[in-house]
Parts: sequence; structure tokens; C-alpha cells
Amino acid sequence: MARISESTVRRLSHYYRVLEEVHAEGKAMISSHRLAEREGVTSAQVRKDLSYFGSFGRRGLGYKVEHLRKELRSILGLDQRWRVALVGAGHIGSALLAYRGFAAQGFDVVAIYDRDPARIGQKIGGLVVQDAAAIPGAAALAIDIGVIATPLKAAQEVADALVAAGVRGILNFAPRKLFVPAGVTLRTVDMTMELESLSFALHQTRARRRRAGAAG
Amino acid sequence: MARISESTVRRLSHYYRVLEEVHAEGKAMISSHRLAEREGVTSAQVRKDLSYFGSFGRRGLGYKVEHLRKELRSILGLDQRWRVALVGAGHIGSALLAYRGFAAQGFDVVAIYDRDPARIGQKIGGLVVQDAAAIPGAAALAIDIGVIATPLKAAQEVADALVAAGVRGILNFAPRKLFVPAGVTLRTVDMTMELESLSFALHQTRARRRRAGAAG
DNA sequence: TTTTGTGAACGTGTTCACAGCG
DNA sequence: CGCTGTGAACACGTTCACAAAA
Repeated sequence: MARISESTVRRLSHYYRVLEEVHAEGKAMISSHRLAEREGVTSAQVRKDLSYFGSFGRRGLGYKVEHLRKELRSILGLDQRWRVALVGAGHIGSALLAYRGFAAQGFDVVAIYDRDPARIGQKIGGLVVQDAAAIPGAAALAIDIGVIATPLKAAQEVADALVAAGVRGILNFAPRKLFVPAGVTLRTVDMTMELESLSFALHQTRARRRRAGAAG
Repeated sequence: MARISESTVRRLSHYYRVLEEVHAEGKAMISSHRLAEREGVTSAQVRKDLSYFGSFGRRGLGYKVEHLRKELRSILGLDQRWRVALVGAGHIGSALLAYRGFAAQGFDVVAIYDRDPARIGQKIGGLVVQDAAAIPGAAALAIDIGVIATPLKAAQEVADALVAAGVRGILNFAPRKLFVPAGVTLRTVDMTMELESLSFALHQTRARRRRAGAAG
């Protein structure tokens, strides 16, 4: 199969969610136009995205909601369960654990690690927090995905340990792109960057407004 | 000035962080190559990104760390403070409040809103949680940025209220792209999507491996 | 007539490659 | 000689536009 762009995958995620809503509303068919409108995407984009994986629609009619939903579910790998290890039981880690959608979408947290002695041994969400030094032992747990919610300084080290323990995907909340070997997928959620990007945009428009005011 | 792409701004954020580190290490000059290597970006990309804003380097020598750091600080709008209102004092909201980098980068949370009566009136990080119904009153607080950390259902409504109260930027943690009028900047951090994107990637490589195994 | 699926056209961001300056 | 700054070439993602099918 041709390489699928990151943006296409993100949109599939959106389509999937729209389909769940529309399904709940009891609709049987949906057009690419209707699928598009909720996300500020064009209908051509929707059709192109879906066409990478097959021809799911019927000309003149649209897509069968239930069928397309199942297809996307399978394409996104959501019809299986993923074993997740969380490293870092601080604020972000705890927030993630409390997030119900996590388990609902097929992600099972099966181990929690932290380096802080005050946290090790505590029970969170039914799991006992392990010493981060024990991450190599995660190899026996067949972990698919590691979530890094540690301070920046520890992040790369933790990533290395997770990779050594056999994880194939890492979701990183530390504000730095980590180095992972080929074959391991990395996604980074960087809140600092989002804030700075907002700051940039606001600074720009404010400066522009000032100039316009001075000129007028 | 020409329109700056989202990806360029994100990279500026990275460069800025690298410069802070290099500055702390006491280095005076840095080349585009060195700036690039930590982020898996090419040196040409670094030079191109910076060139949109001016000529900060010296041919044959590179960039003065301290000078470039200050320039980026100004470009990103980090040499001023931004007034932030947080809506939703649940797990994610609390995690954000506890995040020290928030204030350090110039973002001051000056109001917290929630709809849950159990939370209203409680004190978090020195601020009393207000009833979300009072968001219109935020107009008097001159809020720049609204952070939405509410359940999905309330998110659009909250966004509308924030916009009406005069915010010019929104950082949204609800898993849906919200509708905001032109002139208001929206950034969405969607953890569900990141997880599903990981799931997709892992599912792909697993399937590919199976096929290769069957063929071999 | 409606709506899909898709090659072709287009636009935008990245990389190349080298002139220009220190 | 080293490294920046930048047009030109390239790659890639999006949009267009229309043939094909229901």
C-alpha cells in the first residue's frame, strides 16, 4: 500500500468519530459532503482519504454509515486492544489514567512506572506504581505502547528503556522530539509548543493591528 | 510579512529551546547545522525558517546564541505576558495549572471556571474556581487566551462564550475541532487522535510483518 | 440527477545547490 | 575555507473537475 500521510490518518480519526455520532443518531447513509462539513475539510478530501484504502461508497448514494465505521475501525487498528505502559505518575500521567476514553478505544494500561520513592508502591487505577528501574522487566508484559509523562531530563533515557523492553510505539508528553530507532513510532504532544504557537499568532495580529492603526 | 507556515512556527519553538540550552552551556555561537541536529531537521530548513524574519547569522561564523535567542523570544511573543482563563478544573485542567513551565513562559492563569457545583468555590493554585456561567464577566479581565479542558459536549459552547468575552486565542483539549470566527486563533490538542494515529502505525507495521512472514 | 472515485492541475513546504560574504 | 541566505528544483498534499455508476 502507498504511504499514508500523517494528515490523512488524523482525518480518518475524525471521520471515525463523526461516524460514531451519526451511527448513534440512527442514520444509515452519509455523503462525503456531510462527513466533511463538521471538520472544515472538503468533500474531495474525504473521498481521496478513503480512496487510499478502498472504494467504500456507492455513487449517487454515499457511504453506509455502519460499514464505513467498521472499515475505519479496522484501518485504524481499533478493533484490537493495545497494551500500554505509563511512565511518570505525576499530574499528566494521572490525568491520562483518569481519562475514560483511553480504555474505551482499546488502550489498556497494564503497568505504571515512576522514579519518585513517594509514588512507588502507591496504587493508581488498580495498578501499583513500579520503580522506573524495573522498566526492562516490561519485556515480559508484551507492551505495545509506552507513554512518557516524565520530566524532560528523564525522557530520552525512559524512551531507550522502553524500546529495549520491546515497545513499538511511544506517546511522548515531554517537550522534546526523542530519538527512537526505525520501526518504533513516536508521537509527541508538546503543550509548550502549542502555547508558543498561540503566542506567535496573537503577537502577529496585535502587531499588525498596531501598524494598521498608525497608518490609518 | 509573508504568511508563516504552522510548521515553521513549531520549529522556531524548538530552536528557541535549543538556544536556551546552548546558552546555559555558555556557548556564544551556533551553526545552523548544530541547531538542526537536535530536532531531526536539515540545516537548510533552519536557515530558511530564520530567513523569513531577517538575517540573523554571519556567513562563515554562524549565529550569536544570545542574539538569536532574544530575536526568537520577540518573534514568538514570549517577551510579553499573556492573560489566560482556564475552563474546566478536572484532571487535565489541574495538570495544566500544576505545570510550572506555563507561568515561566509568560502565561498567567488569571481565572478558572467550571460548571460542577462541587468544584465552584474551591481554591486551586491561588485562584477560586468560578461558575462557568460567569465567563461573560471575563471581558473585564482582558483575557488573551482561553484554555478549554471541559468534556466534549460543553466545548463549543464554552468557546463561543470565551470569544464573546474577547479572547483572541483558544487552546482546546476537547477531541473536536471547534468553530471560531476569523481573527481568533485555535489550537487543538487531541490525545485521542494521537493514540489512534499510533494505533494505525502499529497496526500497519504488524500487518506488513505478517505478510512478509507469510511470503518468506 | 446525485454522488463517488480519481487523474490532472495546483499550491505549499522542503531540499538542493551555490553565490556571497566573513 | 566555512557558513549563511536564497532562488530554483523538487516532493507532497490538496483541490479541481469530470467520467462512471447508481
